[in-house]
Amino acid sequence: MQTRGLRQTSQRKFLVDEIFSHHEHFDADELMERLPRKGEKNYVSSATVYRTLREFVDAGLLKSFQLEGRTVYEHDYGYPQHDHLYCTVCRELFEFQSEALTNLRDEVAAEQGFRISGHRMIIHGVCRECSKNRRKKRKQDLV
Amino acid sequence: MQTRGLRQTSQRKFLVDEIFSHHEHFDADELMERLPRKGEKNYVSSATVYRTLREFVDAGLLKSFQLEGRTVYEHDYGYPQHDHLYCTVCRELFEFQSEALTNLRDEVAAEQGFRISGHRMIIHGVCRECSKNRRKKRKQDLV
DNA sequence: CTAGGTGCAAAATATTTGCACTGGT
DNA sequence: ACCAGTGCAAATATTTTGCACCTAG
Repeated sequence: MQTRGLRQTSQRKFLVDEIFSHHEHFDADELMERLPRKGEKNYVSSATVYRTLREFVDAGLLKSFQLEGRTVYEHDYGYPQHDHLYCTVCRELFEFQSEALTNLRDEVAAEQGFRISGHRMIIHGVCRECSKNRRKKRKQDLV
Repeated sequence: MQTRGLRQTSQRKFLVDEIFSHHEHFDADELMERLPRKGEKNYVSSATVYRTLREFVDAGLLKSFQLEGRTVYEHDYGYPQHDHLYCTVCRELFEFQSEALTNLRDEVAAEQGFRISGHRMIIHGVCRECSKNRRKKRKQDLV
């Protein structure tokens, strides 16, 4: 898999396991909260977490994008192209697939003579649940 | 215009003039480079620049989004909805309009019961010019 | 007059980096 | 043994905030 010049260290093995045992979107901070603390077994420093996330993106295991200042990661390896709906109330990301969107993108790019490397589409709004229940708390505020 | 509870200070007048005399995308840093330095006439502190940009977004004069870590601003007031192509070589943003994209967005959102507040679509790639001329330098690198 | 606005400096956030040490191969 | 990888702490980069002073209305 990463016979790409990369060494198979215990930290990387642990991080791969941790990252691919869940399928949600996450940022560096959320990931580190799930990991062992300093002094505990399998502790990984934040520098290594950041370095590793970046490597995984380069290696095609993860994709990343910016959302409200943070860098958000999601699985990429063996996972189909998709885009996102972002609920500004519960701050959850929902996925959708649309071939029409990709076609439209290709058309636009062709018109402008653009050589596409990718795209990022995020629809902002309020999800069904949060529309129903205005009292629903934000993820963050629950903590 | 901003009889919205906001005071008409000299700083704000100056910033409005400066911001709306150009039509390019910009970030806080690029804007401040164009402004008078400390000690000069019309100097505006960076705290005020950040505060003002945020107000202008709230007031509907500007729109903002994240790109490569920075917050990028563009004119919004009286300017039509559009999306962007981003050239990863010269780092320039190009605009395009597509009603089809908006329709597609509305369909997707309707399916998922989403109440839309907006969207952001950015196509990444290499623009025509940069494809032609690989030696073309990045904006940044020229400085 | 007085609440909102500004400048300054310090703080907060998120991420990167230099460096000495460690561990994979 | 050698060099990539790691932890630590310090550095960066960007944006926000506390506070004393200023000023538009």
